[in-house]
Amino acid sequence: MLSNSSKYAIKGVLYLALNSDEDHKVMVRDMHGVVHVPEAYLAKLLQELSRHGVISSTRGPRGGFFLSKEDRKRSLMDIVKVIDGEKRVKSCVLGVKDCDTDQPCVLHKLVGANKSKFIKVLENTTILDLIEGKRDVEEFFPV
Amino acid sequence: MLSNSSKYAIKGVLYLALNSDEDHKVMVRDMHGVVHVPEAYLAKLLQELSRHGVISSTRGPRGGFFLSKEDRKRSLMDIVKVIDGEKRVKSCVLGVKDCDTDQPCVLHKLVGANKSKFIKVLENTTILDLIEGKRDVEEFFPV
DNA sequence: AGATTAAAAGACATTTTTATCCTTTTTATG
DNA sequence: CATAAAAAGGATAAAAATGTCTTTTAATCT
Repeated sequence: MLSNSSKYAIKGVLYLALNSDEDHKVMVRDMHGVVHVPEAYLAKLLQELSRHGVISSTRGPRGGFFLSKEDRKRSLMDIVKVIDGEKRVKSCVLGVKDCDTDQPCVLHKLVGANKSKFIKVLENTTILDLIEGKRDVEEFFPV
Repeated sequence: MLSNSSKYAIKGVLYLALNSDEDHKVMVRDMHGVVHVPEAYLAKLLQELSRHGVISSTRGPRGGFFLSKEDRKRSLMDIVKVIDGEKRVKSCVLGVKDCDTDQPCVLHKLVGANKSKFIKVLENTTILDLIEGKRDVEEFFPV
């Protein structure tokens, strides 16, 4: 659903949101400890975000990463899109391939469509619940 | 959130739910095409599930995998537990480490607690929304 | 201008996940 | 009892994700 890289990136941006602006840039060296992400790896992720215009940065002395006013209007999805790609996040919880919100598989209705009561569904739905009233294999495996 | 392996396993079990019982066992050879999982890999996963008593199997001629009446009462979580381990599934969407349902981080309230309106939250929540009213870094990074 | 600082970029290493192959064990059946 | 069918198990391979290191480029300060 979300790669660690995306989680790292979100944490990083969150840190920047709290600790930076145009006049107070932040070096990776100073933030990686707080967000618990390996320094070089965090640097890479932030560079990628910067390259895609999701966050801002300048090089050289007094340089670093920061969020502009505009940057702060970005959604978390904007971050995730850059790191994981949209497809990965939106993909069906079960569909390894072509199932998504537009073309949902049968399980989608249960766990996918509202991809978020997911844990509860996993715990409370038995195999029996799943298949009741259904005998057609094709219904479950559209792809 | 869910590994492909778990998705594969769920699909496999689903297939068994639809196509097997004590008297009609199913060989991996006959099911892997339908569920779109590599034969040898699916075999491994089903073996693992069988070893943990989540599904049933017998060897030899006319053998194969199947679901007993009891097996059908299992939850999807039972499957996922075996393949991914409980920790992985329950882990916080953002917490790479110790954040979970019991000790939620701040983002948890937003995306984690109801880990399922997640996509919508991602799309609709801006950085600004996230930090409004908060200036304390520690609040965001408990671990 | 020159030295220094910090991100950008890209090559390389490690680990985890996914996938395959091959041998062994079990078991039904003729 | 021999044979063949099928899962079980182990070793290995490939791919993807994660992580590190080194060099290059740009900004700043003296």
